[in-house]
Amino acid sequence: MNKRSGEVGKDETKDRIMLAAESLFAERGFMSVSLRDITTEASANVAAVNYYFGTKDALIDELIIQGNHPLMKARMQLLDDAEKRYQIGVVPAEVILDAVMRPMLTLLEQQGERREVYCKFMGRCMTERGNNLPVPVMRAAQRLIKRLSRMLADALPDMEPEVLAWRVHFCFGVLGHTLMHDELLREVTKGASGTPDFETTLQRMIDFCKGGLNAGSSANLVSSGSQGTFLF
Amino acid sequence: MNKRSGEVGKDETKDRIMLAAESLFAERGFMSVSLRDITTEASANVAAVNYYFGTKDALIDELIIQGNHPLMKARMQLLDDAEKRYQIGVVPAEVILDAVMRPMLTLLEQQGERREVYCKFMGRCMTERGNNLPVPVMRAAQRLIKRLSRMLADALPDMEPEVLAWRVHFCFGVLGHTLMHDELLREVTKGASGTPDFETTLQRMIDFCKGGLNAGSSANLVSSGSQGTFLF
DNA sequence: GTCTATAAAGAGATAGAC
DNA sequence: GTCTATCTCTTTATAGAC
Repeated sequence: MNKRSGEVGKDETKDRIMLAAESLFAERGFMSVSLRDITTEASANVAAVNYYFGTKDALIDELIIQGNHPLMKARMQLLDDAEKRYQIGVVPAEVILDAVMRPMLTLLEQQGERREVYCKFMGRCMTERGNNLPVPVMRAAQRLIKRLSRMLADALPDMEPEVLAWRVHFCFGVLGHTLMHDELLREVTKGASGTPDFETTLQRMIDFCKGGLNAGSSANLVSSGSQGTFLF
Repeated sequence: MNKRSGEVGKDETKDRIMLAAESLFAERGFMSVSLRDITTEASANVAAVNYYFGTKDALIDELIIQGNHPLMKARMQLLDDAEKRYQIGVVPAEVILDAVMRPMLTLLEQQGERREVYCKFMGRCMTERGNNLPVPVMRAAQRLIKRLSRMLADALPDMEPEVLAWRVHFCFGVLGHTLMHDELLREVTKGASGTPDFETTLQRMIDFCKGGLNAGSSANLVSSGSQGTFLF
């Protein structure tokens, strides 16, 4: 209770439960893991989850907050830094995108052997819990998006704000999908996707999103019924 | 059993179950919906699911196959068409991307009032079942990816096949995330994302992915430790 | 094909001894 | 803080009457 957050790993029951729960949720999803699965994996008693967290949902929320808070904080910090560096001019879109994406890598590097767990868990947060995030995470997301929108509107003044909002959304889609489905890619390409490390993958995501963010728009150039003939 | 697939909507128990199940799965996810939820919604008896499908998983698989088969078929058809049209030269990357994305819209338009259900259900398939797809869907995905890879390698001969594989993966990430999380976007942007129709959103996805697919690569230009100073 | 009734297993949660 | 034991509810699945 009065420990600094992030100070995990002491062999205390609560920490063991959180580590076990994070791994199992990452691997199998929130709904397919029972409290018994968790306490068994954590070598704890069934009643322990209830003692420490109250309910299963409260445990999930605590894990999501614990996983997301440092990420949001690091993103905001990088945006602060960027604004300081570009006090004279405008922060370029690429720098803004970098501030969103790169903290994922930085945090990953702090995870040691738990990198894959962290990736998948954060992916689950985005894909399976996107509509049911804990209030503080939701609020943090809103603050981030609001700030991103303002900064990107300055960087890309010719782009409609609505289009911008969707493109940012697409970037998060790339991130979430990538965090979750590396095995799917490996299976579906039968190995042609290689086994790149996280840094390489992150850089590829950034490249892709950068291209997407800056892409030309063909809005209103296409109407329905044109499929198969319209060639961009 | 001896009905043509796609011939739904006759007020038969089996069809009512499939429609109800698709809606509920789309809305709440596969693991959070019980057979009782489904049969209640479908005004059918609890035992009916077992009678018609055997198990809950068999029902899920049948729905996933039913949802994915026409999509895969339409994509392959558009790739066929494109190859015919470009017999002399090479099919441009944009046309290939279009063949992957646009069938989603075409099929959507056939869904009438069930558009949103179809969107979310297909999104769930990609995000929640990506690692556990029915064998025929997995095979179809492999065939599609293999073909895409060959065609895109011709269209973008300077791009490494591995990078290409990941960029295609990113495109599917954009699609899946968008299908699932329109409300999340609305909530997180507090309305700034507007309420575009599906066509507009699809066109925005295509624009974005087109930019991403063609983006310049900064592979090997960045090494770790450079975050915050490297500016693209 | 549709129903009731029920089996068998598993879920989350809690009371109360230690 | 940790344990056993148990409550209560829900789940999937099936047997057997109609």
